Amino acid sequence: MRYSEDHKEKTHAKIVEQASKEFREHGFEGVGIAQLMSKLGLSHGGFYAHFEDKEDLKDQAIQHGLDESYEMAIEALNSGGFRAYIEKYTSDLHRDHPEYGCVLPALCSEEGRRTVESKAKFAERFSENIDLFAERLPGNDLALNRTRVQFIMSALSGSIALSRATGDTELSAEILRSTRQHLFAFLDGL
Amino acid sequence: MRYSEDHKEKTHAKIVEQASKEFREHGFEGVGIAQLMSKLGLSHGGFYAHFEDKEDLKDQAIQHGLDESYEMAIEALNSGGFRAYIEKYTSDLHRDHPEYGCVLPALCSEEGRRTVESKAKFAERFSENIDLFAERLPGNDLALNRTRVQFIMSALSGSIALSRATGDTELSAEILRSTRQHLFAFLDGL
DNA sequence: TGTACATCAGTGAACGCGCGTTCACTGATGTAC
DNA sequence: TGTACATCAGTGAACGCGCGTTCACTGATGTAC
Repeated sequence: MRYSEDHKEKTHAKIVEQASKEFREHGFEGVGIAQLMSKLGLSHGGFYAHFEDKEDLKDQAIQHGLDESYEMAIEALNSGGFRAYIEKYTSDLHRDHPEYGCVLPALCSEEGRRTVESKAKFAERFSENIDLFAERLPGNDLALNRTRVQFIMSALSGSIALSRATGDTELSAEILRSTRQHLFAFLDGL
Repeated sequence: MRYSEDHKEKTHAKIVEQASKEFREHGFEGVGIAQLMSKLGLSHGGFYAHFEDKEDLKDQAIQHGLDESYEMAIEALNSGGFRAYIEKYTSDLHRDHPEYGCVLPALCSEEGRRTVESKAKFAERFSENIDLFAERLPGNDLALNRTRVQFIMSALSGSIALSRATGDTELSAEILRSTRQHLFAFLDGL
């Protein structure tokens, strides 16, 4: 063989990783396949040896993004609990760098317009993240904690999406501050 | 003149209205100008007598959407206060009909990728809505109420965006229920 | 009153462009005999 | 050991398509003289 045994696998992973970042930054429609491949030093023709079509890549990029989001979340939770996670999530750094941030605020509007199958895959993986977060909230009522995590994630992802949409204005910073502050109060009340 | 005096004005308004609905349903990239104009019984060439370019239409469609969202919000607030507003916002009907719903969850991801100028226009109009909502929350501390409204809007828009992204799953309904429930508790605590 | 002209919202053919996708090909390597 | 062939990740020209945008034109009407 011309390449090492796991060469194709590694290329595949690199495409998914790069796509995941670029989709978050520019949206699904804002990333072209030729452009994406050339950024990895590859030609666009090879793309179809790795993926069925662009939709397939979107699915895999979203899954990868949810994996990443989960790992980053666990890191913050381990270091300082939900307070640290919320702090990090509502930071200016997160707002200004969608490519390294959570997939939810970056792509949720667009994900809602995809096929039933794609949305089901998204829901399945997202639901796992919710369960794992729920275990880390105080109390033993997992079902209740699931609702709490869903509420927190709605507020967090909404705040980042709105703060990005309002650009470099005072309002943008205000939205993040407000959401952080009231989520802290919510946590304190648990 | 061939047409009535306000004919052009009315046509302009009709285009903005239709675009506003279709952008919410299909996203900015999902709506073509020729397609949009033909839906109004017009040909695509005439578009540029009304708008500088597609970006101009997006700006106007967003502004129109924020006007509409405000009116619908006030209606709910007048009928049953914030509880009624939250109830309506987190309904299945809202999730399933982006075209008649709030612009925030439908377009916020995409708005974040537009020009600085467009985002500033969005922020200005959105900020007005926030002020007007803040006046209707209990208490006299308007600055505090602004933060509360921003928190509520983050959670509401986030919950709809996530519920749409998770499609027709149990999770989708759960997210709406959870957000509604915890926002009710938040209101009760004010 | 009648005619020539100006106005202007809307028409539709045409443009260049970038996109997703296809496919015959390349060329380095492993393998069969 | 040497040669012919199979493998297969990646190449790049070519495709059809839909898009945003331009522009010379239409045709019904108001207006000037």
